[in-house]
Amino acid sequence: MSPTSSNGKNGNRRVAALDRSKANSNGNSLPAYRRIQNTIREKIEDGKLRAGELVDSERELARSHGVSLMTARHALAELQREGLVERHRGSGTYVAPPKIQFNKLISFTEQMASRSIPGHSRVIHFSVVHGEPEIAARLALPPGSRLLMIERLREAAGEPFSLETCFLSADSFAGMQRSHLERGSIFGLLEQEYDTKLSYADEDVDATSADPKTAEILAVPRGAPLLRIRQTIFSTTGKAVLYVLGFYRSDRHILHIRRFR
Amino acid sequence: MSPTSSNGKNGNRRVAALDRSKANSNGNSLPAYRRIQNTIREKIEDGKLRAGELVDSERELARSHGVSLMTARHALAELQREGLVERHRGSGTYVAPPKIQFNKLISFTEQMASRSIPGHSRVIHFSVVHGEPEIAARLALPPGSRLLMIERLREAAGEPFSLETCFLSADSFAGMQRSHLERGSIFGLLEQEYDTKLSYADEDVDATSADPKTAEILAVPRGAPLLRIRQTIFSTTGKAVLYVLGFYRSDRHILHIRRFR
DNA sequence: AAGTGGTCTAGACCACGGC
DNA sequence: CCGTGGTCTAGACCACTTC
Repeated sequence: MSPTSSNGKNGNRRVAALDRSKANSNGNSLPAYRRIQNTIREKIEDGKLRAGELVDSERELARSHGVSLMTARHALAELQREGLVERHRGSGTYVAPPKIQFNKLISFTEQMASRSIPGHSRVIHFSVVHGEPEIAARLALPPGSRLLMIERLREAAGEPFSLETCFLSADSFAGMQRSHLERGSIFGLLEQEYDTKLSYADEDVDATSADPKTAEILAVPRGAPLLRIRQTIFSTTGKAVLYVLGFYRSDRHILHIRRFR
Repeated sequence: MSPTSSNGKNGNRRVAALDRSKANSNGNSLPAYRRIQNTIREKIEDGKLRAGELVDSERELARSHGVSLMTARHALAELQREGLVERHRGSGTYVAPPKIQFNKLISFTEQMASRSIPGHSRVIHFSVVHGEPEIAARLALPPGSRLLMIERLREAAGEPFSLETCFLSADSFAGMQRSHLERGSIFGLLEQEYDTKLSYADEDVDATSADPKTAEILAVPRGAPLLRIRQTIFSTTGKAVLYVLGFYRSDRHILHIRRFR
């Protein structure tokens, strides 16, 4: 892989050679600035570049990748906006310290893994329901739609932690089996098996008291305060795909949010 | 204002004239791409450009502002990242629909104003305290620091709504009077009188039960579920300036969050 | 003084959208 | 077809930090 070869859909190097135009039409290769970003991202992921260390300068990247300064600059500027690097005029470009991800939509499984806590979830109910017009409405479905209803008890470190009931269109996600959920997250299932990428969630949070049934399941006294979170999760195409009603033991769960001005 | 005059600290037009270098050293004028952004922003704010309408193209802006394509492009690309415009290849640049601001750090006053609800807050306690090492620690102050403690009851539409106690360094914000707070928000006070711009807040949210005193103040039964929010608010310089402990009636308040994947 | 990022030029070709 | 945004060049000067 020589740095000056394999240009993709770019129209570069045609000034010098006065139009080679459609030569190099590999069709699907990445823009140069993306390739530069990828080499830097890989170095960071592989640990070859650690937080605080100096990244190649614009001029260095331009030379090593055989591109112009503006192109190298574009690559670095975008990485900066992503928060992967910090740039200081007169000084250089540095790998940014690993960021705590605030307000990220992550699954229970991912959450537990990121904290190295042994997490587990048990499916305690799995069925198809209909006649839930309010929930159907939240998923932008007709009132009588058939809905998959999945109730799961989350446990962390062996203790009951939360009770989550989620609803999704039974027609859109036909073939989903209880066994699929026993191991692995719904997030993974949707993304891998149903090609549905999740994008964002709107959450309504309030406080409530544990009713007898919920209290028993979560092993708290009746009337104990619980955090209630109602989540509507949207796919990258903007469709509401999942509605989740969750109750969280307030002695085991704190919701952390970062807000910006 | 001719479009080709008044260039600031840019080093442009020196190729053509072979170095006029430090001419045009007005010293403090904005970069060209910022000026272009400002003209567009103003048009949108003034209603001359409405959501969905076509913004001048890169080429048009380059001509009218007497800059190169790359510069005009830079201006538009940044406005796109800010979410102010949408760009569609082959079609053009359009004013983006007004966005709902999610997860924004806003004051009670701003919140109520944005919903056109008559809001009111009453200061029910105002004093200087010390010997609150935990709170001092959250503000990154020494354990024995003197702290301003302000307790306020928020009312909306005539009903008790929330009880907020906030703490800030008594030394850094000397001279703050109870009367300053009776009308207007702490946010405004800090930004206008103390030149402290707020930037972000970390919040911890959980559920709790109303203790007798709080229950009475908020006019709810003892033991009623309340949303408890502990907020540490940071200035643009990264300093923790405000710690707020709030209790919210769960029948009058829902916390809305949008999380992204 | 040397090196870095920030701004800018005056062009170019490409892929795409709409008529 | 023509106009749009997306990518890119091969330089330039500036302001800034620093072994």
